[in-house]
Amino acid sequence: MQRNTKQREAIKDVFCTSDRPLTVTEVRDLAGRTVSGIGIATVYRNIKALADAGWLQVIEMPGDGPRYERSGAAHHHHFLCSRCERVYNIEGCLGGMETLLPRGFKMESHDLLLTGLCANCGSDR
Amino acid sequence: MQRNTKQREAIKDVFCTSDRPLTVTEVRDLAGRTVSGIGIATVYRNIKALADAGWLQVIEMPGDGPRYERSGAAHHHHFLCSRCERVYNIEGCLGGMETLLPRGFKMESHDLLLTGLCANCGSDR
DNA sequence: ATAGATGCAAAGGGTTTGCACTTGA
DNA sequence: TCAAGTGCAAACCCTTTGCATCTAT
Repeated sequence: MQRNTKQREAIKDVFCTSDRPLTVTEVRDLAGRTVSGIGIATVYRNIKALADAGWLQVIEMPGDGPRYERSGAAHHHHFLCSRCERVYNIEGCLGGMETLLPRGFKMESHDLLLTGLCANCGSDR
Repeated sequence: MQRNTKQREAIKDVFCTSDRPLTVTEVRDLAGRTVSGIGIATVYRNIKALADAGWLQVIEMPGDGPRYERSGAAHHHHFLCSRCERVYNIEGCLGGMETLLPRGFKMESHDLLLTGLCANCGSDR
């Protein structure tokens, strides 16, 4: 990651502009508006490089490909809309998860995913 | 699913015997002890059929393939051991998730995944 | 000038599907 | 008997990799 190419700039810009985690395909489509013909391999390579560099954070999704978002946000969880498949960030967190642990188990981290309808999809039903 | 083949029996037996959710590969290996040479396609097809029939429940894992377990258990969550990669069931649940929802969002379900070291992996460190 | 970055196409890895053979009822 | 079920191999989909070309420095 030593050079500033227009492809990399476009990809970073996509993340800076987005308010929610994005899939590889979403990144490709959005970056493609700026740099038409951007290769999918380039998107994968840059996302990987940005994640390795700590610029991006990976959000592994159950039963779906990972999403990526800019690092640095406070601890938060995610909401998956069952209709539009978009993932939204959710502020805040619940405590007391450790009380659920069986004896002898040690918790390192936790992930909470809420599923349902987002404001957009819920309103036009 | 009209016939009882030895392959299907072996696969169902694996789930009845296990106390934790299993991956496709785990099922294949375990069922293979009874029916050696069982085809991976057969395992996939039976798991899919059993899940469609409601006999199995699918547990989508973030960043990893799905696990499967017998249906009928009470609402529970899962614990992924970061060392042995096994998934364990966790009793109980926390309430109050709805309070985290942004305005206009409707929650249909929630998933909680705890990660850490299981009793086995934590003790021999 | 020259090594990093890109785009294409081929290679991987895991899952699904087509098809001929096997087998349960 | 004979269609459901199986095993194999090919097809698929998504992601990664090899390589020639392009380009930021």
